[in-house]
Amino acid sequence: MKQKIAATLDQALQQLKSAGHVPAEIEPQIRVDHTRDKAHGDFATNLAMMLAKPCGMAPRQVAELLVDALPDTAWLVKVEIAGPGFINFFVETASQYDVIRAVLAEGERFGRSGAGGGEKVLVEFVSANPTGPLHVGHGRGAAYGASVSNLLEAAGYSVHREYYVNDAGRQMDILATSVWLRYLELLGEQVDFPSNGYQGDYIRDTARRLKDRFGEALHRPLDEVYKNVPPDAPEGDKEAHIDALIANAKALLQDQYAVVHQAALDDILTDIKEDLAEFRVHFDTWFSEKSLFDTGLVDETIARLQAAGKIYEKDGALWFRSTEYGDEKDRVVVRENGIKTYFASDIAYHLNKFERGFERLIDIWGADHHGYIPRVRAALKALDLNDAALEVLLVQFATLWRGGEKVPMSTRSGQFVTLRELREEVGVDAARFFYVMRKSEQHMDFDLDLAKSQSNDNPVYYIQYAHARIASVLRQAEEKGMPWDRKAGEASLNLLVDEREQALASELARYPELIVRAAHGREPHLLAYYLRDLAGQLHSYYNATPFLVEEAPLRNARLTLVVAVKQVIYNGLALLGVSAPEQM
RNA sequence: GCGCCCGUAGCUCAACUGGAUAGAGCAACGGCCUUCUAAGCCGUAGGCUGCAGGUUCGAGUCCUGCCGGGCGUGCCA
Repeated sequence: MKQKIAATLDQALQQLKSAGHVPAEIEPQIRVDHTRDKAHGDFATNLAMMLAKPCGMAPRQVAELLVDALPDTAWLVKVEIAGPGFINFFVETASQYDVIRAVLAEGERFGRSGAGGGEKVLVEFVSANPTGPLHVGHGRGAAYGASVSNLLEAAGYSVHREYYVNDAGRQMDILATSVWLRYLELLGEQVDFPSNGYQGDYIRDTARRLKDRFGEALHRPLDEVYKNVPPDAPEGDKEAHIDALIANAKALLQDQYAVVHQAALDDILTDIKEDLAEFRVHFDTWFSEKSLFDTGLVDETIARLQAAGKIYEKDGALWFRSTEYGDEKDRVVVRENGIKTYFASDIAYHLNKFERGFERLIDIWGADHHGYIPRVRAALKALDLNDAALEVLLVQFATLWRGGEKVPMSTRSGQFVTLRELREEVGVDAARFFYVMRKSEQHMDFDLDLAKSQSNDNPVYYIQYAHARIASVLRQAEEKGMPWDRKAGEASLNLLVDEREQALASELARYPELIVRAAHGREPHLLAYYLRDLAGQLHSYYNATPFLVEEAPLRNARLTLVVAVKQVIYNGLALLGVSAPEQM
């Protein structure tokens, strides 16, 4: 409908141009909006106000010319000029109900479009280090990334969902060593666990599985494990302490170190995959950081930067000249000790993304990584890649509140609320919805007590209830021997003359364009709010109007309308990863 | 210090990307269940959109400067 109005406006505009009222070189973007107030009709445009200045006329005068030039159309009941120069359009009721037939015909596909033209988009999200279970901070990124991916797909993009697994580097060594020390403990050794090791109980679980698989095979004498290891904090340096332990572990275990390392990784990654699957978050690929080293891409990337003259040596380390591309300072890619930084493999990773043919890269990061963006962009520019294709979306961490107090969180100390815990307590539906209710860059207070309580404060229930209510009405109709007759309903939609019915229909008509807008803005919260509004209108209609009336045509018309509402609620919730129950 | 994000009803947040009288939900108050699920509906109250300028037909939205909060500013990941 918007497009139809825009098209007729364009016709009028062209006519004004040929009549010389409007300068021919002006190509205004014609925007047609839904009105907020029904007194302003169904749709409105500000075109006349935008043309006023270049035409040297008053806005209302331009509006009059435009309205006079509008071609006659049957579906426009009335066109008015209002306010400072808005043109308001009143659309014939019958054509407003076309959308209901469209919803029923398209079913689960209603709202999907080809707006994206099949553009290949890579969405990388969560990508939490596999050093422990996901916590509620990761949950927000997971829910957001999954919903944005779903929206993009619905809007006609070819979406690839990816999790970048940081399975290389020092953190993984700390993990492997932590697991091994717990394993030694299980064999009866009195281990003085390092303060910088991973403290969580899951480390003990992983150690137990290690013992089940390998028995005593990985046992080494404790005095050798701690040989030449400097003291731990607080007397000593906790970093030096754990690094020495890692070095000893590697030396003592030799080839078997890789086994421990792999076992620890597999164990935790398996848990993460399961966790996300249960959270209805799915990935097409789990991309290994280690593979970037194994295939030589990291070295190749550094070599390319070197060849481009963007690398220099200082203090024994290799630095990338990111300041040439607007970064605050140059960044190290290879440390003095020869170890490549996370940044080095990340450059290679992004290079790889381009090499795989993606046209648009969306990275979803925690907001604490925002300082990292300039250097990644700098690297892409230095490699002559199109850095405009990279889009980094930041998700603020959710601040948890419990009992009116902030919940402190630290992965290392093992003090955190896991995503699994949250899921089990509040349910997947509520958690998924809750997370995307707010704009991603907005700080979010996540009140655990409120989320855990099965109270109706949680809007997800409100929306699900609207869906279930309609399902219930349909069951009632069956029981009363007056089952919904779709054909009859579609034929008698003109009987729907109530304001609420028209409002519902126009709300449904907004859905497809809302999906496109939410996808383009990467704003799933728009969908969450839309669904709440739609559910609200349904509840209001439900309370004001009996559906199962004696007159079959009217009854079927109303049922047809609410079935369409039911379908759209279902479709929208599905994009957010929320179920739409038939009864509650 | 510098950089990024944010500041809207008592609280948590929206506002179709510059449009008409800034909207919801909680919390508060008053109504509605012999009738399709009351996890619901109807109504009342609640605002100098942090402050001050600027841009224009028009600003919560854009630009500048303050005030207040968060994050970042590693040869960590």
